[in-house]
Formats: sequence, structure tokens, C-alpha cells
Amino acid sequence: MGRDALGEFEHLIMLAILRLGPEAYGVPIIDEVEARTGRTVSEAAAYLTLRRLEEKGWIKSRVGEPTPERGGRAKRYFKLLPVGVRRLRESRTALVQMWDGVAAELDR
Amino acid sequence: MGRDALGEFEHLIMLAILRLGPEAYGVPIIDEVEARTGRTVSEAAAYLTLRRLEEKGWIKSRVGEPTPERGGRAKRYFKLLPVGVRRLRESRTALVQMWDGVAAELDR
DNA sequence: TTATTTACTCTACATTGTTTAGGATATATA
DNA sequence: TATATATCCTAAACAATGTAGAGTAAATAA
Repeated sequence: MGRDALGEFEHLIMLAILRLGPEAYGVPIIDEVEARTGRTVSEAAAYLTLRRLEEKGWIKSRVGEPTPERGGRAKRYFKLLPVGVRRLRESRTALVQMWDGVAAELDR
Repeated sequence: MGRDALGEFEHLIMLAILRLGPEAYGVPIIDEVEARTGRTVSEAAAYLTLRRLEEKGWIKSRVGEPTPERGGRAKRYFKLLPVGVRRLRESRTALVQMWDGVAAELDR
């Protein structure tokens, strides 16, 4: 694949990070994608994708403090980097251009 | 990958078929994706994806008559099957749901 | 019969997506 | 302080999708 391909799942994960803002860590990211798309998201798939996105330099993570709850390993928070935002926008633009004019037909 | 995953490139190819209607064969499909998305599409990538989509039962092809032009091997025409249209719509819905409310933010 | 044009195929490999299982780090409670 | 339990993350193997380079097939032109 090209050096800057963005798969559908990567796309969804990045959008979840964008939506969640400062509360973007593993579990809510998974919940957000599941809630909005209706598809099941396995933990491993999500965390693996998050690591790959970081290796590509599109997102960045930091480890937070453990919270005083019943259980609780420290959370890893994610945020989009400018390059990631740009890539996401490009991908969206491509799809919007292709959908232009046929979206209505698709819904019949 | 899941039994019914739809990659980004597959998504674009299916939309090109939808857009082109009865004139949907290899070369115009490639041209359409290139013209609307700005990305370069290699012939091999397109034809391979078309064959895979047909194996999955989302599109169907038939070989046409050779046209009286300078060169001219017969064209292979493609069209979406109902299952393919459904899958395309599902994929679009998932993305629209995730974009809802953040598309504007993405454009700043 | 050879060259040229249009259309499509083969093979190999890189990247992305999924699954199954398990590990790490914290608090609760006896 | 040992054991249970909750939350969050990792490892490894494999399947599906995406890309590139070279090549084949079938037609017309000269």
C-alpha cells in the first residue's frame, strides 16, 4: 500500500479520537465507534490500529495517572497531530467527491 | 478481516461503477477515480480489486463486443449487485455518523 | 507480417484488519 | 498481606486489502 494509505478502520478510529477530545483513550474510543457505526470492535484491533497510527506519525499518545476507581491501570490518551488531521481531511474529500450526486441514488 | 469488510479503495471503485452506469469498464473506472480523488490508480490495482469485488458477490461483469477503433480488445463491463449497493450504503452510513458534528472542525 | 493501440492479467509483496489469548497495574476485602 | 476482581493494554499469528512491475490478448493499420 502507498506510504500514506488510510484504511476504513483507521479512519473511524481517528474520527473517534477527534470526537472525544481530551477524553480519548482506548475504552471510550472503542465505545464511540461501536455506538455510532453499530459494528463490533475488538480491543486488540483498536489498540493495534492506534499503535500503527502513532508509528505513522498521525496521532500521539501519553500515559495518564491511574484513577482512584475499583480497578485501574493507567490510561493511554491519544490526540491527532496536524499531519493526521490533514490526512483525514484528504480521505474525506476523496469520498465526498465520489459520492457527489450519487448519494441519493444509493438510498433508493 | 471480517467477512464483509470494505476497504477504502474498494469503496472508491464501487462508487466509480455506480457513477459510470452502463459505461463502467476498466479504463473509465480508473479515470473516474483519478479525476475525482486526485490520486493515481495503477491498472493492476484496479483490475485486481474489481475481480475481488466480483468474487465477493458485490459486483458482476460481462464481456462486451470489441469496438471498431484503432486497437481494441473487448471491454469487460461491471455493474453493482443489490448486495453491493447495500454494503456501500452501510459503509457510507458508518462514516457519516462518525463525521456528524466534526466535519466543520476538520476543515479549520 | 509486423507494428501499434486498447484492454486486461500474473506474480510477488507490503500494508491494514481480525482473532485468540494473555499480561500489567491498580483497588477491595478477608 | 494474600487473594480476588476491575480496568486497560499487549503479543502473535493469520486473513484480507492495496500496490507495483512486467507481461499477455485481441483488435486495426500499414
